[in-house]
Amino acid sequence: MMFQSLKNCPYYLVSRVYLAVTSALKKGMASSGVNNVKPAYIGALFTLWSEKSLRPSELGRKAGLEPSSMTGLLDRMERDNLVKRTPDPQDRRASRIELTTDGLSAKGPVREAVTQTLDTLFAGIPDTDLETTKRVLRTVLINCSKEGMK
Amino acid sequence: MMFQSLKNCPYYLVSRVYLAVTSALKKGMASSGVNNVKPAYIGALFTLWSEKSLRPSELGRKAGLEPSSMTGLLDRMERDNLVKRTPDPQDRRASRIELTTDGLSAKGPVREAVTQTLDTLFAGIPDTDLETTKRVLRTVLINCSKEGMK
DNA sequence: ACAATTTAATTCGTATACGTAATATTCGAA
DNA sequence: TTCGAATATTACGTATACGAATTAAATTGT
Repeated sequence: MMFQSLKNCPYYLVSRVYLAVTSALKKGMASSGVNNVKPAYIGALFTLWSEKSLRPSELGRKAGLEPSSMTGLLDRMERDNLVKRTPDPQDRRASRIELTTDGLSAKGPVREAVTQTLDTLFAGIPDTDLETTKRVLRTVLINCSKEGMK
Repeated sequence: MMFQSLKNCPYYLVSRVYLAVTSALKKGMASSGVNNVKPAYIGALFTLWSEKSLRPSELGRKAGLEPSSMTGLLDRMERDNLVKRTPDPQDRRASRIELTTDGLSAKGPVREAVTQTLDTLFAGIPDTDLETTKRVLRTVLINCSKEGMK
């Protein structure tokens, strides 16, 4: 893979898009009055809105984070009154993550703010191009998870 | 923008790809014997290999980082013997960033390792799809930089 | 039953990036 | 020329994520 300028390097582009979209989501949430949800919570929240009561490691697997990353994330989400840890009665090593009332009621506003922000940022991009992009990114993820790359 | 699963959310995909490729680059460099270059240095190094002696803020603009992010990055790159800060004789507020001997000689091995890693991770993706993806990502960056989004 | 292994979660140290505020210097207008 | 605005960089606090090591509990092989 050859590229002359950084703007032509897919890694550079992905990095910048990640940071820029994260920043836009933060502002989008704030201007929708959602003040206790940070961009990093989105994956965990979306997962918990469809599946109640997961373990930290399961939640991490679904949201794409390592177990050791979940500890701090869940600490912050608990501090922000979105989830609570409950001891798992079946397994005293484990805990269950459950939405609080605030975490549940955030569903509407957060989906709204995320949808609106992404609609704005992806405006003017043909559907087929967006589908191609998502397919490419999924392929890269699969390649990353192959032996020797993990 | 609607999506049922996280795997269909472009922000989720971009986040995961960024983290997974970063991790792969770290390993790719290590296995090429490049031990003092971290993935976050790549943008700055590529820039300095084509333009000598930039100010921290200029380097940040070209590499896509805020000035306040440059301080720590340059601290680490100096610690790792890749660059050095020189006081700017024209402006005592400013400094010039220059490659060290190590920073210069890293060019070959780093370009090699990055190229090889990205080739592996983007294997099997048609050129036209990759071009579409890069175009989409550039469009998103432009949308992010518009008024109200910054 | 129980020692060895595996598993769940956390702790710790580090890297990465940002925004806001502080500091130092330069520049421009009066 | 001197004072106030603009600029370059850094300092500081916070968020985010990882890997390696640790702790505690469950599981497995014998």
